[in-house]
Amino acid sequence: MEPIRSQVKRGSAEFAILSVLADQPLHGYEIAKRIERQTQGLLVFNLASLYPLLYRLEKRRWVKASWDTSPQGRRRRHYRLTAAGKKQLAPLRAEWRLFFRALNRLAEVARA
Amino acid sequence: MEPIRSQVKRGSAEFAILSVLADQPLHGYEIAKRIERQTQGLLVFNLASLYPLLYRLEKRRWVKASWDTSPQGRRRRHYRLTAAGKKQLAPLRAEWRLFFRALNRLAEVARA
DNA sequence: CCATGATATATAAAATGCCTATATATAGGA
DNA sequence: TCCTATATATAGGCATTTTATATATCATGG
Repeated sequence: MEPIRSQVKRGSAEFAILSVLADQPLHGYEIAKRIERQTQGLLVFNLASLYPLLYRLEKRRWVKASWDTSPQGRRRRHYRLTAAGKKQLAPLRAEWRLFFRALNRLAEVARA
Repeated sequence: MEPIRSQVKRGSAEFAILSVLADQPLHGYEIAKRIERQTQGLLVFNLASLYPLLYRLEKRRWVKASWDTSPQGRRRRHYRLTAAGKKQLAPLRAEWRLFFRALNRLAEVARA
């Protein structure tokens, strides 16, 4: 299964990150891998794309990061959703849902 | 109903144009209005965004344009899908469908 | 023991996609 | 006469994501 092209998935990275963080706190590298695995390789975001995005979310106080150390002694940043971040998720989901609905009205994407 | 933010709809303009042109040939201004009406105001693309996009599609030979004159005597460009453009539509729909499916695996967008 | 791939974070430069602003021009309604 | 709708067009700019590059440790296989 080939990954969705960036032209199509553009705009979804932030939503994808917040969504996987809603299930559980993760460190940066794991966020990327989890998005990829959970979508069976359909959604693949470059790690170099995700780090700046994580800093942006942190600046907005939607996620909170803290350094920890892996069992192998590697330093890594642990990200978790803040209360403010959780509040963003529902309206974001709603907007994506409306977007899908709108495209379906143009093209019958869902059941084509 | 507020329009979908460009952050979210980003990447969908080309698909939206090809989709409405699949139903019938239209001129540029009508393409924009039709997308807006058909999605009940959810998808709104600026006209200034659409014209360069139409030229790009024309260059790729996915659409073919010809000048005509409105009943009011106004000059306008009439766009229609070429055979090549029609061929693009099915795989594009498939890709959008997969994209939706992928996001649903992360966030239950469809039935949240 | 050394190469390779996985884990882990980070920044710079570039490409892409859409928006805002601006310009031009005609028609119709208030 | 002014505003809105119709109709096309270009320039400048911002936001999002990619590619390229850098650094460093751990595990596996040859």
